[in-house]
Amino acid sequence: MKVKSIRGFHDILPENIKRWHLIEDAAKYIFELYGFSEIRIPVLEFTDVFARSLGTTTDIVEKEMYTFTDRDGSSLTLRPEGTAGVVRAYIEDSMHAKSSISKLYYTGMMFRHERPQKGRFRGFYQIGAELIGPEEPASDAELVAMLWRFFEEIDLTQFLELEISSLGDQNCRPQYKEKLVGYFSPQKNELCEDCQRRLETNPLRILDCKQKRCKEIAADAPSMLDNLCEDCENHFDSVKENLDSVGIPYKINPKIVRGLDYYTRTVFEITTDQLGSQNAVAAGGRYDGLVNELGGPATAAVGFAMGIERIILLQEIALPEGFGKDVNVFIAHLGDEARQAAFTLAFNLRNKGISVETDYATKSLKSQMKRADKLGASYTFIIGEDELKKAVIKVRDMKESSEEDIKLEDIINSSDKFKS
RNA sequence: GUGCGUGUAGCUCAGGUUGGUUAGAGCACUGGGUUGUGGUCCCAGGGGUCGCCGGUUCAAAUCCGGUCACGCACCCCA
Repeated sequence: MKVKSIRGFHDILPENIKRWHLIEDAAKYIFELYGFSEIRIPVLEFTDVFARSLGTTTDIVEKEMYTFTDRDGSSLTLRPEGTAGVVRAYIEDSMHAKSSISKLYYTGMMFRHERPQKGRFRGFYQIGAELIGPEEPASDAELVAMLWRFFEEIDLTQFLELEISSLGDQNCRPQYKEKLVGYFSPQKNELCEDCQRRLETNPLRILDCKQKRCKEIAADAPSMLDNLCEDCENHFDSVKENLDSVGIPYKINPKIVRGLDYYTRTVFEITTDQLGSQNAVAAGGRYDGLVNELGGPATAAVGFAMGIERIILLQEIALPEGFGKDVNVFIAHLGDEARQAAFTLAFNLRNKGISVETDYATKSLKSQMKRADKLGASYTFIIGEDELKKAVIKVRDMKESSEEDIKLEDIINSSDKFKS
């Protein structure tokens, strides 16, 4: 019986790992420039943490969580997203008492029991950032600017669009919801089945429906942006001004609806038209009520998460040829004595920071050269009987196809020149 | 969870509709041509339970049923 991975889970193979490193390194670099520190939190939490955070009627909580009962009877869940756990840690570790502003980022695997599709997996990686404490619009703008800068850094903005909106707060959203229900109710029978249900559970979602008729009806629906209270409107205006001042290109899309209940005020999405129906590459927003909801002090916060697999797919479009291995030196050897010499030389060169590969067995020079070529070695060192006798190494520049004999001691002493 | 499509070598795919001896190609891999020289070329070699289970048949990669996996769309989202 052959073993296999679980549906919707996948391996990230060495031939692809450079793309991952590129993205992870860029995120770390940019986020730390903006003052964020990494936090590592458990993959597993009490189910309650997610149920209370995301909202009990959301799809994720209703049907997508990997939930099971622990030996002591408590219900545990594999995290479907990162924010809830970070906020739990923020509260549990009393971070509010250590500083009025916490800037945290995380990366790791998330789990959702969905039907796999292109760019959609059951086990997938996210990188996210949370800015907890400030409620001022400059914090929203800084976070969005950072996110866009990240995508500039990895050179993918050509495929992307940044959209922002505001969902209002406890003061204006309930009124707006009623207004929406009032607008849709007379036309209820023309809405699709899902939207008729949404009218009861979450009328905002109707705005995001892809059905033709629903779209037509929704086109004339009242907009949240026209119904913001004064505070929310000022907040949103200020976010936009801040983004304008640093030239971040955004579009206003009043129909943005987030799938999680905890969002308030500013919401944003970075989307692409390159990935079929999985068009969201990153998304986030403000969630001023969540910390308090989970039992912490009333604390404002903004955050986002991005799907690494989706970014990888874009990266593959942008740079299909990928990245080669960068071996500096390959050492080819002929004969037992030479193999021994190659082993010690490889050890010594690696100690000097040179990446070295060599064959373990004694093979023909030709096959060793082939391997050197395949590994993309910049130089190949050849050690045979002649070289051993003269205490030299034959150094072949693979690009130039030129060779010269260099004394063994000179190679060690000036090893830096082989680093390219 | 629903619908449609696809599963043949490590990868990309022929063959299948008209069932019939040893299931093919390209790329990749290994070795050789060049007894100490890569990237081009030539030659040779290794590698396959034809996704899995069952049915029809003298005979199934091929037809039928089921199942699993993947893909696309719905849904949802990162």
